[in-house]
Amino acid sequence: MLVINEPRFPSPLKRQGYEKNKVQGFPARAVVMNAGDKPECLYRVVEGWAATCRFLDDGKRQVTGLYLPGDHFDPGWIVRPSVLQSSIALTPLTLRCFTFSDLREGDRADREGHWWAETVRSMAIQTEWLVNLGKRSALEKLAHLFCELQMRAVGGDEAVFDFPLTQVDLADICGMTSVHINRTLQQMRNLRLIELNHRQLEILDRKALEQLCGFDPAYLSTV
Amino acid sequence: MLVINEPRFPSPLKRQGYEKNKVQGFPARAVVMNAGDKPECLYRVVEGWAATCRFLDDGKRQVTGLYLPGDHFDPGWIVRPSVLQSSIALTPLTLRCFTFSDLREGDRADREGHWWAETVRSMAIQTEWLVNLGKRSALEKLAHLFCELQMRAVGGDEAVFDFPLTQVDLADICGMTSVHINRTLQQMRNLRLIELNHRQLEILDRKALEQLCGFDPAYLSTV
DNA sequence: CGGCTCTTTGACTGAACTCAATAGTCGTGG
DNA sequence: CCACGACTATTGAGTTCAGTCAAAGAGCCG
Repeated sequence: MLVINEPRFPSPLKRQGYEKNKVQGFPARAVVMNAGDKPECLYRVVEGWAATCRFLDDGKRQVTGLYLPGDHFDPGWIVRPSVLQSSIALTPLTLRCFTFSDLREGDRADREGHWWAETVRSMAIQTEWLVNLGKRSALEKLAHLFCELQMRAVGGDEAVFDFPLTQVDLADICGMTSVHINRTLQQMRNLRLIELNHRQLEILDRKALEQLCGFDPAYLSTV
Repeated sequence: MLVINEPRFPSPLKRQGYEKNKVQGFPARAVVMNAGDKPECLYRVVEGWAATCRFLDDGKRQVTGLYLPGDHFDPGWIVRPSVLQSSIALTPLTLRCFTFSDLREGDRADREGHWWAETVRSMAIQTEWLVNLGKRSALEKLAHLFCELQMRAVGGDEAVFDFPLTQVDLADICGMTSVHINRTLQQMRNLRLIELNHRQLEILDRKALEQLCGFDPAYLSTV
């Protein structure tokens, strides 16, 4: 588990200021926002992976969401004085600043529909994570996460894809320690379910992986 | 943990049909909706407690959300063919059927603002649950849940309040077994933190409880 | 009173954690 | 091009928190 008490970077948003429609770049592991910041626009991931996480008093970290290209950051700050969690770049990251009105071409109803659908999707993902943390074994947790991320990253089409999460990241997503992640990954390799090396994940047996954890991709689509 | 493979009640919604603005009553432990149902309106809890839960293939249950009077059920089905999870009554329950347009008096912007604020709040609660399941010990999990529910049920004003959750329910919320819930409750009683008897929860030492789990109520308000 | 559901207890087991050390990887600068 | 430091991955030994299984009480309601 990643344990830090002080963010290792100041909030770049504070330094850079906010500029509508600007594309901003961040290095891997940069802090995009700290809990308590008040952004002035919405963010869409253009390239790279990002995460939201909560830090506990004892320095423990729980990752509460992942953002892949096309995803939008949680807009909860619109109705709050500030954001509740930190956002970090997992890879070199580019974000695009948006207001509600330029979220999408098309008329207002379209924009809202799209926005609403994405909100519903991210709630469903959180719900699945809740099930993962509450009721699944280490092996099942990783299997389910890999199934989800393959769908989200490449739509399930490609068996091999870029996978930037470290074992520490996986631990903080799955509510485990990195030592146990390591051992569980070896177990999955021995079962010929996956290969994971050099930030590349290969799904060797998608069927078996899905059965192992009872993965049903329905929650990822909003039709 | 509650383990059932077949819901003990058919979906009452199917039987009763949907009627706008109607108030519907359910007995304790009734199934309000099953995963796969397609409701035709939004639901607001008028009286009683309800929960959403996911059942796994092996019969395990994870509770993914609690609904107290004033809360609205997850409207994800609006953009999906059907709901993903079951909703159940934890107590005798009355629900009110709503369309978006009669959600609230006032103009359209007001209604949407209110709706949006509640969505954001329920996402924040889910995020806290994620932290709870991922990073906290049994004692901390229960402490945090009790802090949250006191706020939601009586706004933190009253030390004693109705608390209809059984130890099995608590187990399925916290990702534990009911045996361990029982032992953890006894530990909390010995520490003079709470009393819990006959569906009444008494918070004996709110301060200590909050410190124990690092509870910060900010996530529950949308200002 | 009988049949539920819910709670409590005991003995045992095991999955996952902790601590600690070693090895591999990668980018940077001399 | 190599050396260095920082991060990441791997391994081992020992521990513990929470789960499992099983049975007995308590509470509630018809």
